[in-house]
Amino acid sequence: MKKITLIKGFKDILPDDSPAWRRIESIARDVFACFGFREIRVPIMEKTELFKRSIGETTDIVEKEMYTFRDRDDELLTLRPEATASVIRAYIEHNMLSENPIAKLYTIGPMFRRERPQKGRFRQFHQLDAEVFGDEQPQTDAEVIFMLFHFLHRAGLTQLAVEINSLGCKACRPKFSEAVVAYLKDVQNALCPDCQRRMNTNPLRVFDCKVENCGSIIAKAPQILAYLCGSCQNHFTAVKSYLADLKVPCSVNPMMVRGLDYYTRTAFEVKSGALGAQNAVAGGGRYDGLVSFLGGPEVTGIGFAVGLERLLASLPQAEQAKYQTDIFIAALGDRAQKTGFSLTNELRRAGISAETDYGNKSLKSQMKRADKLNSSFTLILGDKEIDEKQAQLRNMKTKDQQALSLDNLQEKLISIILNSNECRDG
RNA sequence: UGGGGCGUCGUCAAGCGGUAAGACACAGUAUUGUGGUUCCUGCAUUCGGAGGUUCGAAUCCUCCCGCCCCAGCCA
Repeated sequence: MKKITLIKGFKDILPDDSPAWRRIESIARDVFACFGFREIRVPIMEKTELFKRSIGETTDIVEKEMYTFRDRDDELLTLRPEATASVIRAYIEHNMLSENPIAKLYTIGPMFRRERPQKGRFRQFHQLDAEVFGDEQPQTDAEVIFMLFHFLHRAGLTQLAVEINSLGCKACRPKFSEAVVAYLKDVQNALCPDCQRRMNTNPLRVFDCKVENCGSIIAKAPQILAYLCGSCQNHFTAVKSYLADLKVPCSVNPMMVRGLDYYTRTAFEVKSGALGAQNAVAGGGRYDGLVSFLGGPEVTGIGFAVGLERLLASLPQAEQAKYQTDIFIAALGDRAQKTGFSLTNELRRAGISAETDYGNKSLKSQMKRADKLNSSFTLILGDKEIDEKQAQLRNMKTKDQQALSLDNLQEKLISIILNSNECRDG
């Protein structure tokens, strides 16, 4: 029989790894709550149109990375490649503006992009996503970046590099685009084929090209910061100054344009020194026209996404959680098995972690299993003990063994176990 | 989509044309009832798959599949 395996680029998170994930998620919930963010859970699938409109038709994500398929009623659906679009859709759909002029939302979950996998890049990956709607003040930009920085720091990330840039607004960006196109026209033939195409479809994307020659051409291209309109300039200056107040170490990268079309004004990225090729741990920015562009009210927005796989990969290896079991019931013989079965499950109902073996194996093999499960106690319960109305309770650490009469056995066990837990905790 | 590397037990592996080492893990056993150390025993008719060369292939050739890494792009 042929084995059925994982889909390429998808990963199982195994029991040894899940504690590290839970830890990150819990830190995030903690930190975000302090900043007034509330959790929203949105579907992992949306109508394809939503992503096309928000992310941009000519971005790499939409052009070649989406998992899109036709539903049985012919509707085109897409597995979300990022979360912002869905969150905005929900924000609009549930009229959240009417509840509160400012909405701060976060969500955690899987994203899907059909790229060729490599280190730190998967087809299903997880993001932690935060968005603020309805606040256009530069303090908000700084606050969001500060929160991100603080979260990553608390998660244990060192060697953080925060880069920021301003991408202008709908008033000044077009002029910049024109200037870039004009500049590129003269050197067109030296560009790689991709960039020649981008020049016409989405000129700013040329800034992301890593082809050596394009890089040196881009280095001499006009820079967005020189084209910012007055209000964008003031905004950017204010953001930088608030970030300095909050002591967020960051540098301006005038070449950073980001891969999603919807960004305006502030854009930022956090890179980790511990990662290698795919080193962006988090990225985000402001998207002031997007909500109304998707049919919602005129509210501004800003947000970021953290790549959890990359975050975890740049953390030192976490200690693996061992099995912890309060008591193992070693039952020998048919009658003892029957009692052991109920006893084990009753103990569990009482909040005790209990294990047993239904296979009626030898005492030795059951003791081995108890040891492997790291159990504090083992109750030896054979047909002999049933006849004598006394079970043996063995403390696995001290090897002390005491006889317990079967009357009120469950209550006695519970009190002994709780007692020993107290000693251990204290 | 292009480039590179790799596929031998659950895991890590040796073997490189003569008929699958070893270690860990797992299971069992040591006067049918006492663990973590120890002893012994078991554990790949088969080497990612399909063809081909050969008396003989995990080892050579061809094609296919899969995984990993790199580039583009991004989390």
